[in-house]
Amino acid sequence: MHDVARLAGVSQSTVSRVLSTSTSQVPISEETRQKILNAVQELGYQPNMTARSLRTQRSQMIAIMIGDISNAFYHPIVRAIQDVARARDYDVLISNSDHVYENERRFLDTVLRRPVDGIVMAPHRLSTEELDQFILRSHIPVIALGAQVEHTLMDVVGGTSEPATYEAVAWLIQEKGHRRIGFISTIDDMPPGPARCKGYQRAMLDAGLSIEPGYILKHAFTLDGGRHAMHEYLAQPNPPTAIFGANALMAIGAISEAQALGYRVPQDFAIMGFDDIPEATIIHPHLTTVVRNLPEIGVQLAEILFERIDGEVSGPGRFFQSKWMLVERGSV
Amino acid sequence: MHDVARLAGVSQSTVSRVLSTSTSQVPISEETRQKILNAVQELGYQPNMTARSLRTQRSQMIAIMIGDISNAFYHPIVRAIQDVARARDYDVLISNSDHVYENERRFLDTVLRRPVDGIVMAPHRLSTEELDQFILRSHIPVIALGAQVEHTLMDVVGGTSEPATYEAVAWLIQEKGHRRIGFISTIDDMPPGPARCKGYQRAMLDAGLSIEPGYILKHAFTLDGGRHAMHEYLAQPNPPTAIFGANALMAIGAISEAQALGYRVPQDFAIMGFDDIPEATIIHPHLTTVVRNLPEIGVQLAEILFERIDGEVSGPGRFFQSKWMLVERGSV
DNA sequence: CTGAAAGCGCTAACAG
DNA sequence: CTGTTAGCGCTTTCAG
Repeated sequence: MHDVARLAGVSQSTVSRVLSTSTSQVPISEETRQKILNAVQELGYQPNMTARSLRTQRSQMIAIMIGDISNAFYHPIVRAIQDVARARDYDVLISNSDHVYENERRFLDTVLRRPVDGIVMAPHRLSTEELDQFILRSHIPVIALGAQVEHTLMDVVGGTSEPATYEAVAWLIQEKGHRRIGFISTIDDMPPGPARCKGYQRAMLDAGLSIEPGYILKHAFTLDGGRHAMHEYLAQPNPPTAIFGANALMAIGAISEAQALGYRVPQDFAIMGFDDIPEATIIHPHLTTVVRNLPEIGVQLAEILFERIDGEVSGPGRFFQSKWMLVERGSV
Repeated sequence: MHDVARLAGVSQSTVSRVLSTSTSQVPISEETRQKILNAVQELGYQPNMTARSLRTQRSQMIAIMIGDISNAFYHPIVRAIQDVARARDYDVLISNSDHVYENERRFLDTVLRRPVDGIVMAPHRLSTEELDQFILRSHIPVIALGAQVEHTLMDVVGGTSEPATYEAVAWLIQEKGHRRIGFISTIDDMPPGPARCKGYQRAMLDAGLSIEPGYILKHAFTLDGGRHAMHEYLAQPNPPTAIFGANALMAIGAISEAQALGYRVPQDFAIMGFDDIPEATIIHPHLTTVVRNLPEIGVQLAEILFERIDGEVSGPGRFFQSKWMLVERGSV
């Protein structure tokens, strides 16, 4: 910056004024501005964000913590957030928790040491208390994806799990005539398993159907989790005729496993999932599933976060209910 | 840090000595060290990485630029890099180029402004000159994935495209008896399309087979790219009997489209791809493909990068040839 | 073994 | 409208 100043024949602080976006309150003569811009051009100068961050206490960086980079559910969301961030000259730090507690905690420590201006996260293992304590301490705006989080201090986008699963299972019962319905949930009662399971249970209860032992299985939130679950159902003497997987990956894994063992979907097993990912329309039959507009959710997350980053909004956490719809394809 | 110093009854610089990992040359009394560690614990102090970076000119951060977050090819690689980085207390900045030139250039600008200690990238649009110029200017170690890059100043891991495609196409000819073979390449001659296409052409030439007009199609590196390509083949009066997709996503898209239009794979069309992703074993028939050990490649990329970051290696770029194997599944 | 002090590259008062 | 100056929170000489 000194070099630029020397070349332009001005002081270093004048260069800073021209280059730092914020300070538009101080007027600069058009001539000086041009001299400086030319010097910047000639030297190919790029401001040092580290120094700028230290001084301004803002990093021009947001952090995203997702549960599983292999889960295509996150991709449109991450992409949308990146796009919004990019348009505002923000960089994005991405972290992958793999649904492991230590990784989630570590993420919090990381953003405490390397202050970011805002955080989007899909917490699975962290408790509401831990999250609240973090926010109290760091004062970094946080927005969470998923109704699993109580919204005391952070904004939340979600709330589809219980009602959408209820609607889906009720549809399986009323429109498709199923009475023996299984539900593949998550290990360790990790979100969003329990919320979706509640929707399933309520739908079964409202229809007067019993949930037999072995109907609810708990597995990893992955393709293989779904495969293992299907394997377990097939070992049962009287397995369900329909299965709802708490996410799309598990549902697809279940279809894949059923077919590998010679069963037909949907004739032998009707299988339904939650969320729409590319794999849902790669497998045959295509997956009947709960569809949310994922890119839209991503944009929403980013924009709500930036409201707080920009100081337009403060105060207690807000809740944003996402929309959904049931899309019938071949798997039911 | 001042607060910690006050609580421990020492000077701020002593606290720094205890906390900063590097300075082990200066001895500290065990008593003082304990006092400081206790104070850190009590206050829950976390060092400010921004300030540390400004002072040390190191960021404890590496950046990754991938071509497409939706392409599962990158997931095991990114995950492996993150794991290696995490083990060394490095954070990871991820950027998604979507194979767009502006995004790749912008990535370079970003890491120039926010100096990272090292870069892993899968360049598609940047020229060797641009990359070299960047390295000359920034002195940041860069490692690239893919043989598409001439390795003058940066390390490269790759080199499978031409030989692996040659082997695959030769196998299609000799073992599977195909004579009319199509190749789906990338738009704008974007890597790794051309390198793989060369392997295809060489195999056809060596077998004395002619490449008819319309055999080589150019499409986006995505599922939809593959679908469109298949659509085009089907409009031809005399389409190929076997098709090699330059990546797995395109090959799977081609299978999906063929089936949607009532054709059978592999009876009507034998389809083969490059790289193994989860979707390859979701679709029926499963994709016959060139398999590389992706997590291993990720670890390799990270470790080679850290060799330079740690100063163990310097000098001209090195080249690391990856291994591969052909895995026959149902699609051929 | 520990403290004082300089300075990383920038921004933002404060003067003029 | 522009220059001078004081830090942001650390690390690292230089003294002692």
